[in-house]
Amino acid sequence: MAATIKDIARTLKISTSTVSYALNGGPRTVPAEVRDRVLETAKSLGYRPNRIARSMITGRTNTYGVVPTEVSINLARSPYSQLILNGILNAAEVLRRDVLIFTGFDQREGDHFANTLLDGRVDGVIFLAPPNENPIFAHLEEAQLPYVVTSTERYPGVPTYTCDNVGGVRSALDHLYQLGHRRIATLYGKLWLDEGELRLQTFRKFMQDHGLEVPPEWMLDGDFTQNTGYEAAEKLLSCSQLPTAVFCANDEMALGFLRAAADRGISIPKQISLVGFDDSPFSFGVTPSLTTVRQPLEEMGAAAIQALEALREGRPTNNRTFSTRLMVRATTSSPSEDK
Amino acid sequence: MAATIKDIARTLKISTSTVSYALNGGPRTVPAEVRDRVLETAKSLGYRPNRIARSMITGRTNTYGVVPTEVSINLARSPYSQLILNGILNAAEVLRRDVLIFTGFDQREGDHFANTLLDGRVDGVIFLAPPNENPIFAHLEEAQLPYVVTSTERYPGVPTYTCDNVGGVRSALDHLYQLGHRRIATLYGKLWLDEGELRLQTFRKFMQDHGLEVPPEWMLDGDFTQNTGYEAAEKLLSCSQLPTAVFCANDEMALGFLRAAADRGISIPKQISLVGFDDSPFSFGVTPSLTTVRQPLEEMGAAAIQALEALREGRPTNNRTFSTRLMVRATTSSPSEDK
DNA sequence: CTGTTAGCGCATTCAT
DNA sequence: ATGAATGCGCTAACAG
Repeated sequence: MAATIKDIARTLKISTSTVSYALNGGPRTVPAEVRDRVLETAKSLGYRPNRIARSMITGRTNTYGVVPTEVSINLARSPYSQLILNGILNAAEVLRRDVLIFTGFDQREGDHFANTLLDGRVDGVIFLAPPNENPIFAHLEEAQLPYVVTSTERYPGVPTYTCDNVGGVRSALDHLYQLGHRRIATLYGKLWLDEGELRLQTFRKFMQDHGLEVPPEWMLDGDFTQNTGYEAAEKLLSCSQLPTAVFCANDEMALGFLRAAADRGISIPKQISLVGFDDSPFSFGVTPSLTTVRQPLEEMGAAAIQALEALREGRPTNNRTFSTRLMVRATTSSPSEDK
Repeated sequence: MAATIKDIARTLKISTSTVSYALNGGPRTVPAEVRDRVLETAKSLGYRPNRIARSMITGRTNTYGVVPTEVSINLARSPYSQLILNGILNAAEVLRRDVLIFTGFDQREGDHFANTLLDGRVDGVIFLAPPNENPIFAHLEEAQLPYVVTSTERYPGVPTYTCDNVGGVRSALDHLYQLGHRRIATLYGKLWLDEGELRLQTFRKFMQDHGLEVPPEWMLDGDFTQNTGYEAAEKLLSCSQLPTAVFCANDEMALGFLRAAADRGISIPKQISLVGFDDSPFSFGVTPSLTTVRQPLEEMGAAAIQALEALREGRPTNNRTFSTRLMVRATTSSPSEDK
């Protein structure tokens, strides 16, 4: 049997409230002498505070929830979620909060999942790249549980932490354009993922604005994994007319592309220039080193936690769109002369 | 104000116990007609069960804790933790459990951290690669909270889920040996991490058993990051006498090594063969594709969760040491002829 | 300054 | 078959 404050109170023949105040250092003040004796017997009795019981009263758990909606079953596999989660954890650590990862978003029906989020275990929720339509939000709204998203800014009123996708894609394409590329293909991401859609739109817009034609077989769909990058590359590389550059909506797909190119003896960047997105940890180490659009994922995760903390304390929050930065490395160069 | 079972009871003018039984479908049986009315008003009142309150009584939370002890602040950055966490999440999802990640293991003093683990929020704890001496365990033992570790089998009596590190390292070195390599260097990991130590020991043993000398400057210390891999490679590559092969204790360091080699114009595997450990997702995509020792990290994570579930139900558990598999890819070949 | 007491929301025992 | 009552461990309002 674990010791409770009642046990301490009984052994010391004082009241539980005094014990509670002594243990918590307030709000009521307790004489040092009494406090010491409380702490002492707490120790000797092996007392451990029960946060569940405390939560019942305070309504606080000091825990924030994370819902990995993107590829829910593969939260920790994608560098995106990985880095953002890392930022979340680091920021939580500073605030002395813990992080509860909710599973089963895909499996459980909306209403049911809302119940899980609202069952009292967390003080706020971060949705990682939620899908386009998200009925859960209404429930959280109604229950007044703070929540934020890392996504594009499509939910008015919901604090959003995202990167400047439009600027990021443009910087990549500008870079290619200035190198002289005119025949540019793209490997975009799932359309139902906001960020993927936005990147694709921006690509389209850029090409249009610059009067560049993109044959349909140069627009390849993927799901943000190495595998689809590889497959898309194979498809693309068997086209009669090859592009001189390819923009990938993330680094994983770019990595798959690199592998496929190597397997086919296509030289990167000599024959085809390649740009990724994210600046995943491996993108520097890869050979040739990957040119990519860096988004500050760890900062974004940290900002999300800090926003929840602010909401909890009634402070205002603002959406933030983090700047991206083009990391020019070795997979891009001017197109070779042969037409 | 969120609705409670009391509210439902009051509206229906029945008792809270009936409501509770109706909502939970037992153990007491409730007439279908009553049950339907309860469910109906529950819905219309927007009732949501409070798991915190339930936990107070049942002592169960349906949540398992994870303590990322290895590089606590970088849980999600290392492919090791990343994949194992992914396995944990997937298995938890199947069991309809959620996962609480505890932060601050490094910061909080042992006793304090034990309190965090034992504050009632989790039904069991997984320690990821805990450091050599871990006083926390005694606390959990005393409080009878189930826990398991992913590490080497150094804690007698603690269910352990690890890979066959010895066999894995041997398979890598055997491979190199059979290719004809005799001058082999190693980039090992932090000595205070069990698995790193074990891999280093195995390397030493292997070299000794085969009568191979390893100059001290061929034994390089790293911390499992790309960076130290890069640095170690630079150090190694400026030695007067170069090895013909290098065994890295993980893929991250091997990736750093690859980058450094490329920067110095050292050809892999022509001049130096390279083997990693883990079979991280990027190791296939990298060029040249990395030869590495695969450990089934996702399975290991899943096994850890399943063990907790077993302990919770009083079923017995066993340690498991998962087999590794050498993934021979493109960074290894016979040493070139020039001596 | 300190003790007594009332809940938090729920599952469960006891009583009817 | 169901209602009333108890208590999980704790905080905080209330009362001296």
